[in-house]
Amino acid sequence: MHNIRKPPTMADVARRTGVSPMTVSRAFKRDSSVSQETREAVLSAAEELGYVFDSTASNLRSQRTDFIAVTIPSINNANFADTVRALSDHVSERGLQILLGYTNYDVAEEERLIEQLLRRKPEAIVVTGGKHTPRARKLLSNAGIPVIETWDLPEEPIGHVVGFSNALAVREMVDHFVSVGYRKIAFIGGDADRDTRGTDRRAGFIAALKDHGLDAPRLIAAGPPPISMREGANAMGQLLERFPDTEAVICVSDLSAFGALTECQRRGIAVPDRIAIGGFGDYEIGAISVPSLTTINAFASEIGAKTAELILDVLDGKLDRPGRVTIRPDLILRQTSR
Amino acid sequence: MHNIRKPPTMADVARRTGVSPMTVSRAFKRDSSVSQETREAVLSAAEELGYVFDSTASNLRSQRTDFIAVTIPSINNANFADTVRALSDHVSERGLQILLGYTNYDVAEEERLIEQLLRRKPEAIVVTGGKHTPRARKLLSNAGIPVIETWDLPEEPIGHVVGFSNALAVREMVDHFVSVGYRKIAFIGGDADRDTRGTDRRAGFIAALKDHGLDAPRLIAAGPPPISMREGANAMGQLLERFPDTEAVICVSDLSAFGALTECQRRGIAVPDRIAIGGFGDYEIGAISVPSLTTINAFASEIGAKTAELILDVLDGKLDRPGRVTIRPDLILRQTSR
DNA sequence: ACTTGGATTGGTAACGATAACATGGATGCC
DNA sequence: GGCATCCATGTTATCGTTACCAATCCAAGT
Repeated sequence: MHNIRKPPTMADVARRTGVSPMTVSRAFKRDSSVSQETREAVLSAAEELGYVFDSTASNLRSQRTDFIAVTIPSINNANFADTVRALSDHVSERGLQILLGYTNYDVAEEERLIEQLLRRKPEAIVVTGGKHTPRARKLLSNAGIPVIETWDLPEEPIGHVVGFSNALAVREMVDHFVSVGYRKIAFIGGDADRDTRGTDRRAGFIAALKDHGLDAPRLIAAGPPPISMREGANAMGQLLERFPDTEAVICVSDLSAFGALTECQRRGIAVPDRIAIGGFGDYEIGAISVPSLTTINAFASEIGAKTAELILDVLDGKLDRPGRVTIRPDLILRQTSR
Repeated sequence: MHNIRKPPTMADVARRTGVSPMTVSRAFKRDSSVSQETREAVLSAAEELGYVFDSTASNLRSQRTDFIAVTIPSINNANFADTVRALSDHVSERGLQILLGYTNYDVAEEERLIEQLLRRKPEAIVVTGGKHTPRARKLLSNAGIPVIETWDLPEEPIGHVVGFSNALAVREMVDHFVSVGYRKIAFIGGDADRDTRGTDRRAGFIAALKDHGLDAPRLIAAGPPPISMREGANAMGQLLERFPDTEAVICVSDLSAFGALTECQRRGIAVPDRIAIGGFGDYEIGAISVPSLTTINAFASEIGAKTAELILDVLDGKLDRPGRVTIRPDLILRQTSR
C-alpha cells in the first residue's frame, strides 16, 4: 500500500512536530542552536514521515553544495585512486563530498569535464596535472573557488599546488642507475603528449642522461595512455628486439614495468642480471612481485591528504595566498636493479 | 584586476543579449525551441560575461539533478572501477553524471552513504551487492527512484538487479578442479562477513566441495577486506605451513591469487605442479603474470554497461517492472592450474 | 482577405530550504 | 529588583532557474 503522493518536505515535518520549518532546518544541522529535546522530536517525526533532506534546495539557498570537484585521468589507476581516497577521507570528516570525473588523459575532455563540474558549484576543485587548455585555465581562474593542481609542479600555477616534479623524480633514478654502472638505458612510456606526467618523466629521463654525457635513443612508445601491463610487455618485446644490448629500462609506471618484467620472464631473460628494470609509482605489485620492482614512491595518498588539508585551511580562511606543497618522491631500490 | 562582484546570472545574460531569461534558459538546453541565431547570441553573450550555468537552481526548479548515485566497496579495485567506468561512459552520453561513494566493505558505512547520496536527489541509485542494513533497504525502497543492485543475485531484490551468483561462479571452478584430479583444495578469503561477495564465494566453495563428497577444512582467513596481494601472500604462507599437502587453492580475487603465487615463487614451490592456484575477477595481472592465473571472468564492464542500459530504459519509461539481468561468469583456464 | 498552425519568445510563479533579523523567556550579575 | 545577556524559536524574503501558460509573428491554405 504505497501512496503516490509528493514526498514530505520540512514544512510537513514542522507541522507534525509542532514547530516552524526553520527549527526543522536547524535540527538537521550539526551545530545550530536547538534544544536537544526539540531536535529529537523533529528527527523522529522526520523518520516517521520518511522525510529525506533535500540538498538541492539547501544548495541553492545557502549557496553551498559541500562538493569538492576532482578530476583524474583514469578511474582505474591505483595511484590516483589512492590520492582520491585520502582526499575523500579527510574532507568527508567535515561533511564535504567528492564529485569525481575522469578525463581519459585528454585535455579537451578535461575542459568539458571542468565546465560540467563547475556548474555544480563545488566549494573547491582539484585537478590532476598542470597542463590545461586555455579555456579550461580561464574557467578555473574565474570560478571564484580554490583551485588545486596536483601530481605536478606547474610553472604558472592557476591557484594552489600539491605535487612534485615528475622530471626530477625520474632523474633521481637515472642518476642512481648511472652510478651503479648502467649506461645503455631505455625508457618505456606512452605516445606523444596525452599523458603530460608521462611526458615530463620522459623529458626528465632524456635530460638526465644528457647531463651524464649519454644519448637517449632508446625511447619506446608503448601506445596511447593509459600504459598498463600489457603495453609494458609489448614495449619490452620491441625494446629487446631493437636494442638487444640494453642494460636497464625505466618504465613510466610500475604497471608497465611489471609487464616488461613478465616479458623478460617469458623470454628467459634474467632480471636484473641481463637487464635492470625501474618503475614509477610504488604500486602494490612492485613490492610483491618476484623479483620486486625498483620504483619511485610519489606518495599518492599524501598528495590527497595534503590537498585536503590545504582545502580545509583555505575554506576556513586560514590561508589567503596560493599554497604550494612540494612532495619529494623517494627512490626505492628493490630486486629488479642493482 | 579582478572585480569581486557577484557572478552573472541568466538575467544578466538575458539583459546583455536583449532577450528574456526564459530564452537564455532554453538556449542552454539541447532540444528546446530557440532559433539558431538567438542561441548563438545568447551563448556568446554568456561566454563574454563569463557566465556559468547554475545547476543548483536548475536542480531545484526542475526537480532533476541528472545524478546517478553509485556505491562501491572500494575505489581502489579494478573490478569495481571497470563497472563504474562502463556505467559512467554509457549514461554520460545522456547527460547523466555519476555521483560515487565507497563503503569500505561495511554495511553500516553503506547505510550512511546511501542516506547522504539520496539527499542529493539522484535519478537512480546503483549499489554493489545485495546485503544491506534494514534501514538502508527502507531508504532505498522509499526513495522513489530506480534502485539497481549489482555484483550479486539477491534473493529479495529491492528493485532491479544486474549481477551473477558468486557462489555458483566459484562452484564452477571447484567442479573443474575436482574433474582434473585435485582433491585437497583450499580457499583464501577475507574474515567473516564484511565482504559479502567474498563470503558468498567461500560458501559456494564449501557447498561445491561437499557435493563432491569432500570436506573443506582448508579455509584461510586473510584478514579484513580488502584482501589484496600482500594478504594473499601471507595467507599462502599460512596455508603452506598448516596444510602442506594442499593440491590447489582458490582465492577470493586475482589480487590475492597473485600474492599467493609470489609466495610460492619465493619459497620455490612449483605452480601448478606442486600446488594449483585459481583467482577471481580476471584482473589484468592474471593474464600477464608468469605463470598466468586461472580465474573467473565476472564481466565487470558488462555489469556497468547493462546497468546503464537498464537505467536509461527505466528513465525512458520503457521498463515498468523490476529488471533482472543475469551475467554468466566464465571460467578461464590458464597456467596456474591444469 | 482571413483563418490556421507552427515556430519562437515572454511573463509569472514556484521548487524547498535557510540567511538575516526579530522576539520572548530564562538566567546572571551588580 | 533591574538590566544585560543568552538561548531557543519564529517570520519574512530570497537563492537562480524553469514549468506552465500566453502571446506574437509569419507562412501557408482556403
